[in-house]
Amino acid sequence: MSNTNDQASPTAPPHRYGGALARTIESRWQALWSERGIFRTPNPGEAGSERFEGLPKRYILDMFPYPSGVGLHVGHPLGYIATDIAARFARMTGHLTLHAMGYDAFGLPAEQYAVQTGQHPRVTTERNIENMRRQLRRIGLGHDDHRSVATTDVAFYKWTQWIFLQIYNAWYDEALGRARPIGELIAVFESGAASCAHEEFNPGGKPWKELDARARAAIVDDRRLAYLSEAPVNWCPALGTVLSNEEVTADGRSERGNFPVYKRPLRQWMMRITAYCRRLLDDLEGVDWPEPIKLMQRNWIGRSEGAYVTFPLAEGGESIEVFTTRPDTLFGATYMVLAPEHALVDSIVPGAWPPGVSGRWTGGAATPGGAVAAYRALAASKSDVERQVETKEKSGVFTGAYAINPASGERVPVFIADYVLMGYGTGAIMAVPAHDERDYEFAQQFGLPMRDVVYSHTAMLMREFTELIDDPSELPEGWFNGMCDYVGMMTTGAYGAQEAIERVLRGRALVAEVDQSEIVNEPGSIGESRGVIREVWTEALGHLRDITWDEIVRRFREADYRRMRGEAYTEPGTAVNSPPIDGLETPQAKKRMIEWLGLKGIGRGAVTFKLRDWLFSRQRYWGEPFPIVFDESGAPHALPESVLPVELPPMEHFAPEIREDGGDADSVPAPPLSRAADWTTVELDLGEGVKRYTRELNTMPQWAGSCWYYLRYLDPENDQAFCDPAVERRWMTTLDAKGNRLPGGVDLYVGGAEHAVLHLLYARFWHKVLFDLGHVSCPEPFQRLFNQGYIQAYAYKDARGVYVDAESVEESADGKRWTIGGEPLSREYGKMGKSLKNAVAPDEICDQYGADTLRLYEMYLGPLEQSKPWNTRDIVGVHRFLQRLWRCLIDEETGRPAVTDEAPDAETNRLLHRTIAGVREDLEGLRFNTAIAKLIELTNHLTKSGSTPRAVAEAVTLMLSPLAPHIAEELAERLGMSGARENGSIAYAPFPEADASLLVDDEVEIPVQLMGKVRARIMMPAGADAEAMEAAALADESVRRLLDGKTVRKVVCIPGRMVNIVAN
RNA sequence: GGGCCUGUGGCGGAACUGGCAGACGCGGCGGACUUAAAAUCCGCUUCCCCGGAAGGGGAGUGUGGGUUCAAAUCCCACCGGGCCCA
Repeated sequence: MSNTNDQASPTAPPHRYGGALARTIESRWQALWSERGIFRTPNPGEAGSERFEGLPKRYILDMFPYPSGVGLHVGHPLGYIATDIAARFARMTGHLTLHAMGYDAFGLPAEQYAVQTGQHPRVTTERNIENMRRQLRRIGLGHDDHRSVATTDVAFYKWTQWIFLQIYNAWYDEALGRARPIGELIAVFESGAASCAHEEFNPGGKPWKELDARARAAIVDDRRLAYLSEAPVNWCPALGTVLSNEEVTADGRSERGNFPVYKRPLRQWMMRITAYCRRLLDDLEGVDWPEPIKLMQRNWIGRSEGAYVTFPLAEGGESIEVFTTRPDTLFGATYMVLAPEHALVDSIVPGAWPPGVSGRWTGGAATPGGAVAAYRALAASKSDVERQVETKEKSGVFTGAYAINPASGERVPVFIADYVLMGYGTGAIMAVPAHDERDYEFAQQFGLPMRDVVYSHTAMLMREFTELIDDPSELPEGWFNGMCDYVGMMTTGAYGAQEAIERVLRGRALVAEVDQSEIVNEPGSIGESRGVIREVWTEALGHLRDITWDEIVRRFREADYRRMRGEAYTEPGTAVNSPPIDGLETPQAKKRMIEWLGLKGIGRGAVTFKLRDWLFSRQRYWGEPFPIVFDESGAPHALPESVLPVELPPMEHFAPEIREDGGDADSVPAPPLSRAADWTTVELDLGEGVKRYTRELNTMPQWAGSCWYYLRYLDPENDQAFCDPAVERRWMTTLDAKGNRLPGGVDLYVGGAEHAVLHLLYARFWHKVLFDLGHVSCPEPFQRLFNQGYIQAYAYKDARGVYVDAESVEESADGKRWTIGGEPLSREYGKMGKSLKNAVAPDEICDQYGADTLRLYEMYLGPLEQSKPWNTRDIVGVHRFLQRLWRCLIDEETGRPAVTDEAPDAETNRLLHRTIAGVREDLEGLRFNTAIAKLIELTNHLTKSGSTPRAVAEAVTLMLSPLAPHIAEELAERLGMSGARENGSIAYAPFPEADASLLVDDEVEIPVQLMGKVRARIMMPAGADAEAMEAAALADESVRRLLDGKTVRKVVCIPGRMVNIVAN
């Protein structure tokens, strides 16, 4: 371990920059910053806001962190350092800058940590936040600490509850494409402008005025953006909680503990995010996010275009509606499948099997009812994931019922099978075995019919061939070679073959006898090419070689070619065997088919989304209580704003009830709040006199707070509103370079890609609701999103496979073997963490080298967006850089400035201005690694030149200050720089500007390439044109020597860059 | 299985729009200072070959092909690593 930082060395100069001096400087400046309120950002109208008036704003945001009990490791602050640099740079380039940090402290991990440590989550959470604040402060992050909020603060979650009420008291007007207050829906019903008919509560469609209060409330409640629903949940009695889908393994057990999980319907709050599918998708266009993240969001929302088609039952009565993305394959639908849970199943099952039904279809049951019941029991025992993963063996059973394919008019059997899920589409599918892989497998297994309705180009040609040839014995080389030749020629289409072939074939001539001269445009080449092409097709169609002519003709005639091929054809192609669309390519076929469905009244085109409504209830203690109570009939009522916040009752036993025996399928989830006896009921006057109400006992999920925290940073102390509208406009109005307003509010949002889908989708949804209701001024929360990579680290295992402390590992000289106490170890590479014993805490690095070194090292590691390995050994590099820079500016013996008042020489000045231009660009583009490299180069130049002109010293100090702010402040103060003198900090000093005239050299070295290889270099005046360069290059002595005996064919000159001579 | 990203010295990485591959840092080697070491400073460091040296030659950005005067960069196929979906 190096000793760079060790000030205790007796011979080291007293004012050398090392770990100890860094620590002194850093704690001093951290204290001064908060004392002087340097990073307090005033809102419009507040004291100190005058000097920011008229400045462009910049809102720089980190993803909301969970304050973990184990503290930070060096991987966590990577993004925070980056945003801090961006924010500091923004301040120095004349922006009103907001940068704050808060804590996402509700939720499962916080609760579990409290359970483990046997303390109340309020206690552990506050302690963890305190520790994290201390760690972050030590890194020198310039957050506005007055804006630091935590979701668990009552003053914060009051407004989370308030936003819930806004969502609850809103409905989505499909016609206007936006949310509106629920009162406006009631007004619409009252006026009779829209029908208030409702499947369950007003089936007759009675007018509003004739409905009683309960029916009215029920109808309205069913339109709210937050609504109650009886939804199946993953109930794990052994853990005493409901789990999210992500927490359940593929075999239907809990990820933690491997306990059984049961599907159980539970009355819960849902958020109608599906109303926003279209806008969540469309508005991605306007934001500046990484393309992969946009793609992940698009896939998650899962838009599909297709059609609903109605299949009447053969026996009359009910009909089955399906959604398909391939309406063009309707004529190929030869059976149907319902999800086992589908509501129609019971009503369509007949009392007895139809005559002659195959034993394969009945599952061995005596009656269809028995078969269905047995199959449903089997399906219920499997999780959704299990049902989808089991691709090889398809299971299912015939319901005994038949439906009518509305296009072909054929009777098709109706099955139930678990490869169809209730949650997708309508829970029923039309099965097209020839063109869907799963349908194909199922059909093979149950001996169901197939019909080809889409052919590839090749299949089309093959079919054409079977129709053109009457007698295959006329083909001298056999039908197979003839067909390969035909397909080859037709596919190639070159040489004008097509027309000739068709003409000859129509005249019943033989393919092999086509006169070459008739089809040749390039004599001589065709015979050879044709042979090659035929070879290729002979190989491609090899699987047909042993099939008889009669067989292939029959397959095509009976639309049964796919079965012979042994797999479904799922690609787009040409529609066949489908009268209204025959010959159309798939996209046109779909479009035409949808028109045809409409015309016949059997279906309609539709766009559907995969995204489901958001389950918003958790059976947990440590979350926001809902501002909802229930009356004696069980109907929900919103609490008025005036009684907010609904505070979480203090509970000593807040942990969920654990079933030691693993629990059974019949147990029922009970939220911990049900045990807060005094709290569960409340007497209130909600307009009907004082009555007794029961509180909602579930709490909100952890996502709730992170859906809007960035709005609370704007106005954290406001107790009249979640955020003042004028303040919101000041910070969330983002303009592009031309002054046009952009959709997103936050200028830069930095965080890991693990939040690509859920957090960002939920936050966008809430923001849009608030936008629709007029509470925020922009439709998107985050204009620019940046995903930082992870810091990874090596981990070491001993022979037993146990991880050992990575810090004590010794590496061999060649770096290929590792030992601890002589014992050999194996090495692996992965995330930093406690379990791998490879975590490094930022505090350790701060102790040894200081926070500025830590900041620089984390940024110098590589591009921000990439994952990269942490290597403690490399840290000395950036530490030495700071040390060298310090020595260039400060006398190590006296601690006083060691700069000269002379103007920098031309070379130094040129380098300085090139560095300014480069660093500026790099900081703007978040390329901190290369910005640091440029500063190192400048410093190395100063070291070499032996003296530092004051102008250079001041510029380099300013450039360094976003990256390593403590040392920069200290240097500025010692140098007596103007910002430091007047404002007590250079945090707002203007960033140096490059003199453009110094960025170009008078003379440039131009490489001269010969056939693409650099062979010589010439000096050229900066503005030399191509002709001058060519002349100079050809005149160069070594070039002439190399060109001796060769003819110059071409000379390519790129002014200012290079010359390439082509010669032979 | 599908989609997205990625592959450059011993290591982290640089090369922004195709135009001098290897900036900068680590490590390594050599030197200065020192009784010595550490620290610091200076020099060298992609690989291979020829040469005592100065210098010269060749190969080279995962592999194979292609486009181009010119490819780490663009296109195709394959191999390896990562992430997401199934």
